[in-house]
Amino acid sequence: MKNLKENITKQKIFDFCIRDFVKGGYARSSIRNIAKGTGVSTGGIYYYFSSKDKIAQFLYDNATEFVLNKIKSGIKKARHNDREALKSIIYNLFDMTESDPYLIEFILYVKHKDFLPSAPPICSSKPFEYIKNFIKERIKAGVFRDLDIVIISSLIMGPIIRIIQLKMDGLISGDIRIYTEPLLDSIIISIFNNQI
Amino acid sequence: MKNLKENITKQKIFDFCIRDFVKGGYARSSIRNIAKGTGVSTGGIYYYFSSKDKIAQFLYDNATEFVLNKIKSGIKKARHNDREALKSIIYNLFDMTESDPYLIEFILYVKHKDFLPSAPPICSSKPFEYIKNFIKERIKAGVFRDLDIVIISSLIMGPIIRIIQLKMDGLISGDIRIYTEPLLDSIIISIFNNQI
DNA sequence: ATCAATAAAACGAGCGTTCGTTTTAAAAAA
DNA sequence: TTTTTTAAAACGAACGCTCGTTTTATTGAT
Repeated sequence: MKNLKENITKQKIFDFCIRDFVKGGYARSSIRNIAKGTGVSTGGIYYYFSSKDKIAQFLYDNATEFVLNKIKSGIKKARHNDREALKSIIYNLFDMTESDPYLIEFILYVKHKDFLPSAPPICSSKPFEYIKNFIKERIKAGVFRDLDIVIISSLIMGPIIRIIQLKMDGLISGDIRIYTEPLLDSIIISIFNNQI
Repeated sequence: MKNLKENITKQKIFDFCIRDFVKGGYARSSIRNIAKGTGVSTGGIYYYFSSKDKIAQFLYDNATEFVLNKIKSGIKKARHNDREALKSIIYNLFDMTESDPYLIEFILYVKHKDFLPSAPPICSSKPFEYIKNFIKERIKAGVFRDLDIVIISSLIMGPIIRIIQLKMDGLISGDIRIYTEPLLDSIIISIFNNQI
């Protein structure tokens, strides 16, 4: 029964920490508070994670993996329909923001530098790298306008991230998924070679 | 001599802290390190600021004020030329990012929650509020397309902030001011009613 | 002599982490 | 089946250290 129990406790720590790190930042989060919040003792936490940094690394790895899979499968499901692929990127990010805001906030705003000083920045973490490569391909294929990759990717990801940010800061109260279509239309106007 | 000396010391603290807060975050920055970095003793720092939080508030107020003035004067100088007004917003933000990266990073990324728990989020701080109002006016005047303010403002500010973010995370090595014109052109395509 | 300014020393609280111990529960032996 | 053994899992007090802050002492200009 080893694995089951381990997973339950690890999951408890995961769930609590991702909220705690987002709420007050990594530095302000303390093992004692994590212990209190999870019902696991300080010693128990160290039984599963060798250090506080390791907890954050575990969170970071799992969170990026989860988001990457969502994005990947969305693009694959759109199979060669560029509009649908783009739509899936927007919708999935908005959807995850609504259903799992702490996960997205952790990826977007918790400074990975705090616990992974030598790793690449979060905005070039796996999901974002994947999207960037998707965009590069579409430029090569002549679907997107042949502008600097920096421009194109910022025109696409910038507004998406901005809306997520506004939602997280409480400046949007409603469900941001309703912005999927109008945002998609506007982005397409600025980046597609031939409107579809 | 009180005022002069006070200004010099306050300025020293300002210059160092804005870098220190950005580099490691507010929580990781310590009074002792600020003292060492500025050459002012811990007691000296407390002579000018009653608490660590007050330092951050001072930084926050001065930084937002500085950025607001830049944005304001840029828009005013464009006098009724909407393209130029938009260009000034983009250029000024890119320009400040290049010449004073810590200032911009402080406004964009240092969580104000850390030291101003009850204040509005930074993304609705004075400069951003000002820009938002500018956009609202342009929509009312029929210059910008009549879309939801959330969509329009995200189409404008999103890509700008995204490029700044990429620069700060080291994913763009060159001068981002060169993106001003091409970004402006692309944004205009998506938001203007009548191309100009 | 007065007082702004600096410097240094000290305080208590809270931090990440360690460690000796206890609990739990499955495996082995009777 | 009952008892003994074993090892994983969890506990929580304690350690050494750094933190923000305060106090105390000293300097230098007016």
